[in-house]
Amino acid sequence: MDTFKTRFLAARQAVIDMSLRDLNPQQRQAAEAADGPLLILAGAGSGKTTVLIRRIACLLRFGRAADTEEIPPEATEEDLEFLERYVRLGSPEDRERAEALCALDPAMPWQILAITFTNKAAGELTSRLEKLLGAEAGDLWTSTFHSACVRILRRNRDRLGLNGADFTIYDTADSQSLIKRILKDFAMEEKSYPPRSVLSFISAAKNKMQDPEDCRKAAGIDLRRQQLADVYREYRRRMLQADAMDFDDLLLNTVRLLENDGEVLDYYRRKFRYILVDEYQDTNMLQYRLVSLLAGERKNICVVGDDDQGIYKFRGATIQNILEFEEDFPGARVIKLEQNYRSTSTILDAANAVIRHNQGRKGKTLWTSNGKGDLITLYTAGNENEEAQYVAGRILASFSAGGNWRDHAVLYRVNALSNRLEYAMKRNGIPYRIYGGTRFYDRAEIKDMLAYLAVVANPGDDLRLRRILNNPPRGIGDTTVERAGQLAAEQGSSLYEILCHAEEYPELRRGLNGIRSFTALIRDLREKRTETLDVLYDELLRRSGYVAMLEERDTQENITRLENIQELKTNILSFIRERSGVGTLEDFLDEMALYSDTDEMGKEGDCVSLMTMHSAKGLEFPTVFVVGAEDGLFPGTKAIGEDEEMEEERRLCYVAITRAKQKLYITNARQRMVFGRTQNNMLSRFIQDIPEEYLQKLPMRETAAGTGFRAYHTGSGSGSENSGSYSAARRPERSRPAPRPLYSAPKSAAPAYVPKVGDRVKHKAFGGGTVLTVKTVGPDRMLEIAFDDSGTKKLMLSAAARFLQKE
DNA sequence: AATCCGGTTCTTTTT
DNA sequence: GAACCGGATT
Repeated sequence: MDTFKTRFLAARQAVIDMSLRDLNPQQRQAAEAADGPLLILAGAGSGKTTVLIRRIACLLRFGRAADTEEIPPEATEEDLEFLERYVRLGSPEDRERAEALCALDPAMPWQILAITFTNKAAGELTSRLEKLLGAEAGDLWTSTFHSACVRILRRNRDRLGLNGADFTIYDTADSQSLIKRILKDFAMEEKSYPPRSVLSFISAAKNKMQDPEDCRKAAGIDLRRQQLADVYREYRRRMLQADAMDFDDLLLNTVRLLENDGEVLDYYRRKFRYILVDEYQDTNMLQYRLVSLLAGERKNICVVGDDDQGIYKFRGATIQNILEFEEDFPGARVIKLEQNYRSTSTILDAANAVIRHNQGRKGKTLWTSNGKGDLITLYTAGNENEEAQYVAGRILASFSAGGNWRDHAVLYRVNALSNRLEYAMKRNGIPYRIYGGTRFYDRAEIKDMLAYLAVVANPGDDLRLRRILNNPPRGIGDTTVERAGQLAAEQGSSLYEILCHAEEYPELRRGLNGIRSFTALIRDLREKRTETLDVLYDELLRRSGYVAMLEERDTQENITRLENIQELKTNILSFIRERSGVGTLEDFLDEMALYSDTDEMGKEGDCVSLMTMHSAKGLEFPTVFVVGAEDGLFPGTKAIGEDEEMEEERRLCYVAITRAKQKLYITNARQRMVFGRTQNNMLSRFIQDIPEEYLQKLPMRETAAGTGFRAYHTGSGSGSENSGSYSAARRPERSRPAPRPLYSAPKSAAPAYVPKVGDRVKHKAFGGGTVLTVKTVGPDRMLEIAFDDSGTKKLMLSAAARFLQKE
């Protein structure tokens, strides 16, 4: 081989290595691989996002260079010398030119499509890419599946056969109310056809790319399935009529568009030279089809995922996609990232021990060079109150030892468990935030405002129009609306069109005045579409009479509603700012439909996080509490006995455990009230799979029988468990626990000396110091003390009292 | 049109 | 145990 080439290859490899030197060998391999299908099996905490980012950077900087023996044909001796000098000296100012000399077919930013599942993940990817690449990052397509589809569909809206100019997105609540309408019109009982399950039937059908007709055929003589197919057909008919798409339609219609329109397919295949998909284990069939369509013959598709973390089967995700990737894309390279940078080895070993029992998995074993760390604490409480109080106590203790609130997360299987925990947090003055409650735009008044805006954008949207037609009341009664609905159905036109010609129909006479003022309102607002969005919104608030209606009575409820409406204005303003004034009404509505405010996670200051295990995916915390670890709850009753369900639950357990960086607590309760019934559950079988050597079980021994309450004093020996002062007071007066949920700090623990701000104090361990702040936290006080020699520390008074005296 | 009552339901939910 | 929905009642 000619020496020039050999030298060039060596120098180039060295340059690339220099740019990736902070990655481990597997990560580096994944970042360097360029063309062809690539599966990255990334265990929890293995630096998956980092790899994605570095891979993109690598494609942009080096193109195929890291992955081939080819050298750029135009390379000269002079270039080579430059490279070799750079390798020798590593002068940072030469870096850019050196990297450019190495590049072979570098990708352009707009040729890269990176798909994530959540807006949060997409946002994180974008911001980290911006940091690394600067302005170049702006031309990358980093988006969720759904927003990528919206983008494709909008660009090709004239090929979709719409009635109007554009389409509207229905969220799940919209879809559900449409289903309810249809059930009503079909005189079907909601009891025998729960809207939710009808919807998931339709969703499943779409996932298999089945038409209503296909479903009808597949139903055979099954009457129920025939009926479901009929509802599906009507659902689709009304969606088409209103130019509306639900979340599944966004994917489905994009797939259809690409399949049926060679020109469009060709365009995107050419455009996206490289495709990256994150969280591939959570993709469904439609998403798989979409991705393979786009990948085309080139098959430059890189998917990242962890088969052990697939927890969304119930929404149509199939881990088959990741398990069968190598068959779907023959010749695929597979790289496993098994080094974990997040957790202690104890936590990882426990997680491995749990997930090992699953059959359908690729098989990975996480390891770490982090130390063993603390044992996992398994605390068995008598009941759910005790459990919650234990968690609160541990959080207080950790906080007083200098931790932040935000370093703690409490994870549960079902939202129903959050109540007790919330009370415990409140009682102890712990700042907390519960994720996954009602979303901002799920509130009625927000939905109303958005419905107005949606109708302004698209008057053919019957569903939204019905929502606002008589809201605020305009004297348009149900019967009038029903009659108008019938007329619309007969004439195959939209409700709005009927209303616009209401005077032609005698049966609408009763509501004529109201209808006129409504259609006039919409007409006027539609004229304002050319103004900026905030002007339109102000006009809406003024003209609709909605605000006036709320201002009539200033109840607390109305006041919050007005605030929320104002808050939406803030959203609009920041939307306009983001889009530098060019955001359209349609864009805004898209964003509202596609963005949930769980995307705001973690932006809320210093708080303990309470959330379901599902929402915790992708997050990490120094200290994690997994509560309710009981058979019947986790795994839930419905899953026990079902193999596939059990595997999914076990994956969920794996996800939960691997959220913890340093300290993991697992709790269960011997007795627990669930849905108004008292249950006696056994410790979760998943937890029983964790070898004893990793666990510290509390309480270590039973306290005197018959007191009803047990404190979790651990006595001597385990110095880290000194939270007794937060535990339930021992009350010997009754032999049975009476209904008394409240815990109070034992009186005997009330310290004689309560420091005040500015006091000089002396601490046995930390020496002299000055009290900076004193804050009441539940039954206790949190002190912040600036020690003369040991820095500023936060201490809980009850814990510190015996070491502390006034100087 | 508003309010009350009573029966029902209760995994998980990135979009 | 609580929240939510639909129907009935005024």
